[in-house]
Amino acid sequence: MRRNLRMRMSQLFSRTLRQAPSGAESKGYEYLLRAGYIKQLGAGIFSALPLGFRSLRKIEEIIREEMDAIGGQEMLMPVVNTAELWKETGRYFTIDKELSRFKDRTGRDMVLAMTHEEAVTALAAQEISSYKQLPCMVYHIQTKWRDDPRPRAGLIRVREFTMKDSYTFDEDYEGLAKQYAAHYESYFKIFGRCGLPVIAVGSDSGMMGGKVAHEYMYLSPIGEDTIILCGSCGYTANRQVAVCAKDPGDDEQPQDMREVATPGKVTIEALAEFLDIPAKKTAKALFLMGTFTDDENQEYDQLIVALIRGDLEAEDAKIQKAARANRIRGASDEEIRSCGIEPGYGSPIGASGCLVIADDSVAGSPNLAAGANREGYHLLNTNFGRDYTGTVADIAGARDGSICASCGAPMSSSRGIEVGNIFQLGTRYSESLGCTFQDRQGKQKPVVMGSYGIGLGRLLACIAEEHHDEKGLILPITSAPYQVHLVSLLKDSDVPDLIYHELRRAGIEVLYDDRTESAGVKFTDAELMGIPIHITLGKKNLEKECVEISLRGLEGKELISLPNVVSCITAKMYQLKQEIMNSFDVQPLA
RNA sequence: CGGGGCGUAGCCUAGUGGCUAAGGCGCCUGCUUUGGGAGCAGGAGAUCGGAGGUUCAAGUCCUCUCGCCCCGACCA
Repeated sequence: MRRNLRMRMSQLFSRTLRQAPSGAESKGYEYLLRAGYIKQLGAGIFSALPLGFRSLRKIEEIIREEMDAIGGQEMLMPVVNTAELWKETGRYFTIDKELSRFKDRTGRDMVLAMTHEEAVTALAAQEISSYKQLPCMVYHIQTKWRDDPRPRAGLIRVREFTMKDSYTFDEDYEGLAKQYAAHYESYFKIFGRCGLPVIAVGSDSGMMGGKVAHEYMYLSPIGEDTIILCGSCGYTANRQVAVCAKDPGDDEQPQDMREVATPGKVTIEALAEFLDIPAKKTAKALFLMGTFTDDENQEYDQLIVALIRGDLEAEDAKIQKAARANRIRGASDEEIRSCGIEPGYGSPIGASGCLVIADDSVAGSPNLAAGANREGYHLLNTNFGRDYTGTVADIAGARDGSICASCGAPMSSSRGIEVGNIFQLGTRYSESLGCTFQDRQGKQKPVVMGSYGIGLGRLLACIAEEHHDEKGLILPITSAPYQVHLVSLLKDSDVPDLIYHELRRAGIEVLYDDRTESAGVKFTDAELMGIPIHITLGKKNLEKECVEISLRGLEGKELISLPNVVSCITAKMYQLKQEIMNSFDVQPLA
């Protein structure tokens, strides 16, 4: 990549801010704004200023190198897609307002791509016809638009963003597993080289509609996802899919069901106490409205009754998945009553017109107390299969202290930010868009696909969040906009310019503070901007034919004689890169 | 989409219904200063988010609207 190696700060387009703009909640975001890396244009819409853009390009280059290393071919697909494609895969109908639609001048339906499965699959359908062309992998780095109902947290959750997305095409699932594993490892290298510690966690495939999926999480209190971790065996998963061990149900014969008066006992705690039974002898019912798509691609709503044993908590994402709903929301009392259910005393027994999802804990536990669908009454000894039926699934939410299903140790929870994800898509898109190939036997088969994303801006935001102190950013040399920040405190001297040009000739990227500002202003700005290597030129040291070199974020300064500046800086750069390369491990693929 | 908050100069803020909208930072000019957010002097920059209304008088009160932030719903 051709990159301008130098910049005089007197010419720099952006400027630093002394005060944090209101609304900068996190330090990382505040410093990116104050240092002049980014600027907000609207809700969830940002410009990258020259400094931020350079950092993004550094990140891009790392991604390109790692994608190329596992056989990726870079390309570019359009942001605007014809709606036709999205109708064919159904996502035009199942995705709500997050997908922006518009018409072109002739009235054709168009969409702004949120991701590029449709575009790439349609392309592959034309390009791939034989098993001889497989496996293959393409990627691009492109703008996405998702009209998120609530952008927030600076660059963490935005509407317009740049994403690297790659797609793999294979003959079979074995091939997919290989490319998936290659991405799995490659992502650790990418985040590691960017200086961002991440963990890979099992995840929900959400709107992507795949099977196996992992998310790469940067653990941070400002994260919006909840991660469940087992410190003992290493199990990690997004809470949306995390599994936990559940107490087995009592081993007893089903008893006769009977109604008891339970006035005012509308919570599990109150009910269990009133009936003098443990919470695990109750079935808790949750009522949600699910939105579904019918065969004609029309949306309709249906009440979902989700049942979970009283000692456990339900996870909405699991309910949505088990119900195969496009989305779910809490149901109103009227909606609940319309299915013959009494809020507060509700159960699927006697209800009609609703979809019942029972957690396996409920299905496997006999004689649970449940609502009687009559105000003030509950039923004792309800039994799944005998008294009501429905879909059985794991809909329990793991939480802090839940027991690990693999090793039995208590698990903990942590907040995380998803900086990347990998999905085994399978044939969902290839089937709906007719992306097939002829195998060795001459048979037409759908291509088996994978999809893999990394949000660049979010990655930069996480790097800033991870690498700062009370004075500003301390960026890793691999993603800093420049490698060296040259601060001259001299006037009427041509030495600073000479050093500046010498560094440039050596291929070093230098931000040169040539302004006529006071020393304090320059030091403060340099600290804020977070470029890793600082060179300071002062009068006293210059009299000794020396300059001062320091590393941002570390105590200590070195005096280096003028002829040794370039070699010393080169060595420092090498050392900093090595430190980053040695600081990360690849977590084994479970 | 529900709840809350905020819109006054590039940034941060002040401003009982009452005279020409105030201050700090930043910016411009000149002089001085140059190893930790300098000093002095002068200066530019605001239709107080927008529209309507109440009033003798609106930055301030009312209505509508637009925008942004936060909590929730939502979300690869």
